[in-house]
Amino acid sequence: MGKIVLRLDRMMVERKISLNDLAEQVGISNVNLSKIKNNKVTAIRFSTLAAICKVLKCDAGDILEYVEE
Amino acid sequence: MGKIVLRLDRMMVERKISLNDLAEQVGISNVNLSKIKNNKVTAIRFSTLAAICKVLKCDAGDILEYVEE
DNA sequence: TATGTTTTTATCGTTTATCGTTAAATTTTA
DNA sequence: TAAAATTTAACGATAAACGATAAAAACATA
Repeated sequence: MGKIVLRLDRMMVERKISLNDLAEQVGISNVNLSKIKNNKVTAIRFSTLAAICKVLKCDAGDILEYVEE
Repeated sequence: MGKIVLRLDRMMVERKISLNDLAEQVGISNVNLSKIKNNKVTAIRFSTLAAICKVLKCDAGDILEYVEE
């Protein structure tokens, strides 16, 4: 079964930003951002996703990906 | 403040599929899919998003978009 | 090796919000 | 008009984000 995967790494490397800094700028805890980054969440609030997109200056598609089986 | 918007319309038109049919194939209620389609939700489960992507044969970025202020 | 920094993992509790169901309202189609 | 499709509303049950804290692991630097 296909699934949605989160890929923050690429944009974080591109923006040269650490997890702690990104978490602070996004406005969520570094613990929670770590979970998001490592696909340990099964859903996401749009407010959180939008905040990430804003800080990373990217689109949702740059972070969320559908990968089929 | 930027936000995430859902755009199912385009792909639904492209795939020529009705809301009721899509809901059934995706495996969620038509009521809930209607909410998703009309941006009446503030979060989404990846299982739901993946199922939509699968049926519509598209990527997450085709459905989710970050639009800034 | 030792020390400090960053990231990840693990619990736990609170809060948010999906999703289903039912029913009603609205819009679309014929 | 009538039927079908879509949207809206209200409610409850359940799933899961998210925060806080602490601990562990990974990483870096000297």
